[in-house]
Amino acid sequence: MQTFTKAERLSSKVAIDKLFETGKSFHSAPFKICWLETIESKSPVQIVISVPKRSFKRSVDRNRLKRLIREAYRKNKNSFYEKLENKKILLMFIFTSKAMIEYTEMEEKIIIALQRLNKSINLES
RNA sequence: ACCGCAAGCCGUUCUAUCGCUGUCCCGACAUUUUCGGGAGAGAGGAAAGUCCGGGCAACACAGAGCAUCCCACUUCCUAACAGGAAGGCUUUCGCAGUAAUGCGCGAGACAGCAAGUGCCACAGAAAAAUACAGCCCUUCCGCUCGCGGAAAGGUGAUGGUGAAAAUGUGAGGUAAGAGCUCACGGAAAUAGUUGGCGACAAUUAUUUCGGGUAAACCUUGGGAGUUGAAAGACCAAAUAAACCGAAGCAUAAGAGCUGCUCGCUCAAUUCGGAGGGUAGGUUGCUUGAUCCUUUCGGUGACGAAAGGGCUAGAUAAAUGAUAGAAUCUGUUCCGGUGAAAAUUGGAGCUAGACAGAACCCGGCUUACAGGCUUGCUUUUUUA
RNA sequence: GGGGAAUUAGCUCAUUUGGCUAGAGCACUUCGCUGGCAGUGAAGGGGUGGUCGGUUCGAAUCCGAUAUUCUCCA
Repeated sequence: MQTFTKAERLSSKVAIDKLFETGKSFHSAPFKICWLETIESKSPVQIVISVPKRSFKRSVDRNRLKRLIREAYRKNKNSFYEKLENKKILLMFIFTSKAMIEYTEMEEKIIIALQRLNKSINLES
């Protein structure tokens, strides 16, 4: 199923702080990606999407980018889930580019980013 | 018809699939919960800026004075307002007129400088009255006796200056002058009469002639307690110097969601009770000064009645993606008319401006692709 | 969501209760001292005071609107 429920979102402030302090991170095209292996979670992956106010002053632009990222992730997460092998991780996307992009481009970048994430998780374990 | 300006209104629509957030219904697990299915709903005219006003809530159901801040023609509308409507007064510009004045589109933080204080650079004698020059009289001295010098006084009529110079013109009057007096004007204050709810207008009488500046201090009248949904209430595994009751309570310092003063309340310790902070959740939260239609009242803002409707409620923050169709606009290509400008037919691509609810309303301000309606101006054509 | 400040020359800052041509340091240009550079001396250019409007005879200064930036409450 290509769903995106509330359990897949990370909203605990404590968990986000922990992700920033001890998580691993790398850059991929327009994103900076932070991730951290965890134990207690209802869903295999909990994600945070962030678009900095410094890059996009209008809330319209920030909301649109977040919606595009969410949509692209929703459609392409299943192949990513299969390679996780029952691990549970916290994940954060930070959009670091300063230019707006369209959905088709966004989808390509997300696919590339998820593939790179798979590799880096497997390397760690 | 076209162009421009002003005011008002609109600011995409429909279908399908995959998702997201509430609501309602049905079913499954024994309930909370979770899962599945179905129905129906889901950003704006400014949701923005946060410039005002209210509701709501807490603080002591907040009390007095001072300070501070705000408002300022009148009446009305309104829950309230610094908003709106109608009107008065002043005034820029335009038109008409010899002029007085009238009309029209606009503008106005329009109480008071005739309460006090301050300021008014440069220039100028002087910037609100201590006389610089000039003019005039008296006294004294000199004398080439028509003049010159000195002293005391009168005088705002004369001075080129300046943004601004002491009510304008004429006559009388005087040593010279002066609203000193008079005539006709101008302005202001007070009192009365008439019209108007009122601002105010007209008019009569008396008095006065007083520069500007209050978006200078200030005076007068009116108003504001402070904080702000991250307010506040509740749930909740754990054991605070916070809370409640009693004892204590003499003074001072101290504390209190207000800048100061007063007033008020509390206040170390002991005994007993009770269960808090924080993470999280529920509530506050969307039925409301509500929206739509019709009728009535009012010049109008707006109000009243009847009928109908329920129309976002997120919280690292929902309204997105894909596909198709329609229309607006823009643009490209092909063709017709035409000298050109332009206009017209077909095909392709294209919703494309400003912009995202965060407790809720009423305004104001600012941003905005394109379209519609009304009014006015210019130009052209036709009658 | 709600408060508070700032904006002046290319840069960093002054200018005090409205009034003379808005000043200072660094930077820049020209000339002199040097064989040349550095350094130093002299002279000079550069501002419509963020933008728009109002009050006033007169506004960087007073008032209103607006734009941008910074900052506080968390």
